[in-house]
Amino acid sequence: MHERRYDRAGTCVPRLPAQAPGPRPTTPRRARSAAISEARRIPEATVARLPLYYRALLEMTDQALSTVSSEQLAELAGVNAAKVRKDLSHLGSYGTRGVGYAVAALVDEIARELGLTHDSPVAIVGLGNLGHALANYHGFGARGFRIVALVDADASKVGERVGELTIEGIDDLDALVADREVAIGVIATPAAAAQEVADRLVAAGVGSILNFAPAVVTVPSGVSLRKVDLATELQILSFYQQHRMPAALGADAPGLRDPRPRAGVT
Amino acid sequence: MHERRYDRAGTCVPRLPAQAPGPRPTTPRRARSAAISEARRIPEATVARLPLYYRALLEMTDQALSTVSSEQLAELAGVNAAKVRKDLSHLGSYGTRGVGYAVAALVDEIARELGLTHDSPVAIVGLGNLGHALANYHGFGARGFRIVALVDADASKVGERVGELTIEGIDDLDALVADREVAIGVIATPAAAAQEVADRLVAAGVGSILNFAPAVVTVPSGVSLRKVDLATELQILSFYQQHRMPAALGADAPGLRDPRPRAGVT
DNA sequence: GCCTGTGAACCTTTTCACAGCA
DNA sequence: TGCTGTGAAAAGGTTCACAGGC
Repeated sequence: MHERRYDRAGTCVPRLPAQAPGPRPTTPRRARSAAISEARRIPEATVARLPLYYRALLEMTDQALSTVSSEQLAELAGVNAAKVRKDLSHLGSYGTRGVGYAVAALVDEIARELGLTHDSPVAIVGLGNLGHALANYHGFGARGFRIVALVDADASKVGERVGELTIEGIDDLDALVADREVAIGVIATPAAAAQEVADRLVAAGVGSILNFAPAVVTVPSGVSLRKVDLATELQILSFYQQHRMPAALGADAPGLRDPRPRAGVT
Repeated sequence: MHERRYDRAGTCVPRLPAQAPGPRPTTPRRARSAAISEARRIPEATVARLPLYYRALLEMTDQALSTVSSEQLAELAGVNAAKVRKDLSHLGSYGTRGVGYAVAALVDEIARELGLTHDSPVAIVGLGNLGHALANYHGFGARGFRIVALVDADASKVGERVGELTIEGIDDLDALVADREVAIGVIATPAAAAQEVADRLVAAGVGSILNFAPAVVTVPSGVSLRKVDLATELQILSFYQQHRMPAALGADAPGLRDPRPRAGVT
């Protein structure tokens, strides 16, 4: 009764190498993998770092720097040089041996890969403290995204103005998603409402959801889902704080751009 | 000049298996790893899931359920059963074969591992939109954490009341961290200020930092750091939206507690 | 019969190390 | 000489499948 049905999809982003149905009784479960190919598949871990590189490169552009080495970019992005090279190699060759990467070309390429060359319409559902903050947060709406709708179930909030938008009722969700071609739904409701909101967003045609509610939300296979859980983050920190990590080991941070030798406190 | 110095620590949480200094020229770089042992090391990935289990188990407690199978817990937490069993096995044996796990005992054990048996004092630095939202966000301060200070560099904000606290000036940071034994610092400042705030928090003795600013921040080895970057999350979603993932593959979500067959929309 | 605990297989990600090109 | 691009090795994480206890 529970033979297949791997979850996962409900946890992050649609997972490519998921199991083909038909689990084999013993070890030899493979059989697919050949034809998936799709030549330029970019690993999930790399995708998650592209935004970091993108931000770092934009800073360089502002400073009118035209080329950058993997080492420099690594420092700005807070990763290591080997990773930068491997990651960028997945995009194709935008570097020149002995020189580095052309900043402008790389910015363009990453923007294209991330789909930032056009704005994606975003709807925020739930306008409590967090929803308000997200709606106003400059830089959340920036660069490749445009908040086009604010939705709340609370009738007393409907009509309220937030920034340039007016809060609308949840009953208008369907129409509004369709009209404004909302691509990404942000859930900032209480936990109890999160799943239902997700269902409605998906039903209305939204293809990606960012969930801030402290609840597990699941979506059908075609839909992307990511979550940001503040309490969880604190708890993870708490774990490491308590288990005062082995002390030794745990390499030092790279040092970023400023010559700060090692950051205060000795 | 850059032989060792792996960054990483600046990116997430203190990383155990980081390189021992003294990188060997060729392959045989090992030499440590033996004595690290520490018998009950819990893998990073498992630590990141403990909060999920914890939340799910608390819900079960509310419903007066006394035992839970890995399968049930998996569904509530949005992961799969094998992972649940593996994860919990790292905590020791809290399950009974043929029966399941004792909810109460498990809650206690996870709370202890995560250090939630006592409240950790939290300071929020930067009270713009996001900082305000975090300060008010119920559930952010809940369960194992207590916000004990709000700090902002803007003199015009100092003295303003937010919930039960009053915003204090950044010059008081040192004293206030020491007095109230702040363990976790939350950075909700503009990107440009993030590194300096982190430095000051560390210098004042804070051991863990949660960074919301869209900037790379680095900290010395002993300090834990996690980041939450809203723009990054959107960009990752944008990538998957654009590359309309292979469609096939990508297993369905588990279905959560309600019998919703597959979530609306078919 | 049922469900945990776990070795082993598998897959992904990271890191190393160096060939190859400007 | 300097830095990218990349095979290969290592580490980490996930999933399978089943032994073993209730």
